[in-house]
Amino acid sequence: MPKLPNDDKPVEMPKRVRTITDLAKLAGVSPGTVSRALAGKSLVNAKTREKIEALAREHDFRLNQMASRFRRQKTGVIGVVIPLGHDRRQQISDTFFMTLLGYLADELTERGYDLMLRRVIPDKDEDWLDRFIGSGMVEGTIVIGQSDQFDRIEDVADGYRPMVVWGNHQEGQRHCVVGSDNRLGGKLAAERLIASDCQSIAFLGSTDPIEFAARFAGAKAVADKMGVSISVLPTHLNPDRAADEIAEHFASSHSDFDGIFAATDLLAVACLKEMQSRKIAVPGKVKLIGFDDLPIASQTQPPLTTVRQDIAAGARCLVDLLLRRMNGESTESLVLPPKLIARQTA
Amino acid sequence: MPKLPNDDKPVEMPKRVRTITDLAKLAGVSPGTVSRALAGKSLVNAKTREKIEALAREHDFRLNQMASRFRRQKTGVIGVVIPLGHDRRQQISDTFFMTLLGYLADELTERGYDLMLRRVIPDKDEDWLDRFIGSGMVEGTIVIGQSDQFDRIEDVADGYRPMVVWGNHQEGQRHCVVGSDNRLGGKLAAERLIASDCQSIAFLGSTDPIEFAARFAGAKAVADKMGVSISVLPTHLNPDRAADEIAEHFASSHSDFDGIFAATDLLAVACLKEMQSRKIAVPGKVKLIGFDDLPIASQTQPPLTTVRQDIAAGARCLVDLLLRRMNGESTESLVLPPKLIARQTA
DNA sequence: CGCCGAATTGCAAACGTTTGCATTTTTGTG
DNA sequence: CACAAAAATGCAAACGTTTGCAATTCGGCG
Repeated sequence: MPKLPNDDKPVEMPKRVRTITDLAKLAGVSPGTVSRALAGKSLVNAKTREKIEALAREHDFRLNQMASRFRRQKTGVIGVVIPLGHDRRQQISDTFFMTLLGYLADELTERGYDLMLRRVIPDKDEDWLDRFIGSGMVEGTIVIGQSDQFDRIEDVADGYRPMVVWGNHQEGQRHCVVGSDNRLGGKLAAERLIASDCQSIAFLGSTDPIEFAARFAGAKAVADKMGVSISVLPTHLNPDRAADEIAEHFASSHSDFDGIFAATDLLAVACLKEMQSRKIAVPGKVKLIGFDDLPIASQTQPPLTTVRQDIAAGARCLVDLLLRRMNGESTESLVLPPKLIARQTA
Repeated sequence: MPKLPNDDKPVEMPKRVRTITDLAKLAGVSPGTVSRALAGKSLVNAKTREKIEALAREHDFRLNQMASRFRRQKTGVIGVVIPLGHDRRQQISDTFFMTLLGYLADELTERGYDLMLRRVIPDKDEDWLDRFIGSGMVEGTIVIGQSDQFDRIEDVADGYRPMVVWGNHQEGQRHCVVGSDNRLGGKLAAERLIASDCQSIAFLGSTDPIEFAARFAGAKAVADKMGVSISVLPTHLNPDRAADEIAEHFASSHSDFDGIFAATDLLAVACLKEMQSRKIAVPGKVKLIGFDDLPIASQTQPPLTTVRQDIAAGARCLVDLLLRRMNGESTESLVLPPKLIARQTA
């Protein structure tokens, strides 16, 4: 009977059950027991558990996660940082990163982690990575894209294990990275162009970002070996600027290439458009290959031949490796093989 | 002198200064003072503060955010949820949502909040919204897209103030929403098509999602008034499936329209492609208008006429309203006017 | 020199949960 | 029925920070 509310009080004023202690009083047990019951530990009597769970449902009680996480010293949060270097500020490759982010969200949710997202502008904030890591809010960190921060990341990697980076793999680097084999991707593209009888290849895009540099290097290696000339048509990464720059490249006289390897699909699409408006037949006169295999790639006319990165697989690997590192394992970097998707532009 | 380390210990073993108390010992003050100094409160002596700050830097000490947030009962985290209903599972409109997400991240970071992202599949988890809100981890919640969860959101809205939703505004709804005036967008599109002499309009896409229904309704209102016929060409939202369905629509005999209003740019692009491969002149024979003004829209050939949603502005409004609600204000929903971007397909 | 107010600092109690250990209850067995 | 082992529960100490209040120090002024 002590379970009944005081009858001498005129109205029973339920007082939202907020803490585990409130609930414990209702159930007539100790807070510890409630905690154990709710956590699904085995050492609590089945009946007690049911009673507690029922009460919890009834008053829709919810654990104070902050208290819980604080006490257990586990946040259950994985941080995802996107550094915005270069002129990636208004980013062409965002589509790719954002898609990756989506998959990461799914993958992490699946495993019971929350995802904390932060975009940072490194040159405005030297300390971006340490600050994020040291915030004490995340148990592990995924960095999407090395941007121009390779060294910064290397610095941190020694002292901070639970971090995995999406990006390019460098011989002998110290941070754990997963990414496509950009060099191989470049190779595939060049081989395809050459197999389609191209004699002179142009690489379209910046070679500043490390991934793109690798794509170019891969293509160049093949071209050199096969005695095919290769040049760079530099552009910015911002799609609008790039469109103008592409137009300029075509306007200038040296347009003596018959094959184009674009650093990303977005550049390829812009390039395709320019060529079409100049009545340059694709693939008749000039062949074109992109990179990424974004959804748009299959939607151009003619559909774009491109080098596919398997984004979903990438996300899965990132999370896998990160969780293993969080368990103290030390892991090797992982480079995923890209794949040529032959459509109609090359 | 008690500040010096014990000299009788053979080597001084620095013992990473982890807590505010460690730091307090070093500085020879109490933990409370350190806390105040680091928090930048005015009531601590300038010299003391400097000393503490110097020590903090030296040992690169960082506040345990979890403890801090727990104690202050403030997480500093805004939750962003993306419900994945319908066949939005492998999402066509993701590009739009993800872009919005990017801007949200910027906007929130700017104001000192972190962003916690979660994608949920409502039919697998009835309780998704309550669970997220009740987790005690977020101070406010932004829902991106109502999906088919309008009612669920309404239910929650009464009891939970700090929530803002991106989506469509319904007469008399109870949750605070910001979104484009989809009806107006549809109106603009239809007006444009009719001004271009279209006699028969087709709406391409599903009318299930509430936003799309509004787009259609807006278009239909104009069409009806002007005595122009309008029909629906239903498709799924998954781009690959949609492509096939579009092809089927064209293959079937009833292709008697001369203007198409696509529910999203992505559908428009797929449609454009189909028409081109069927040698249907755009805009010569059929006019085409999209919705969103994603970057691709300007990159098609011919470039796509479309209805622009100002995503950056949307993000800013979402955050603004949310912060005001978190301060106890009650706010009206906000509908933003979309804008017709006239390019070459209509 | 003493006293008052302002400026600093210290003290200790929270915040709500988890968990090792001790204690109680239950169960099983001889 | 007694007793030991196992199961279930209670107790209380953490986790690291913030903050109201009290105590101390410091200047300034009469």
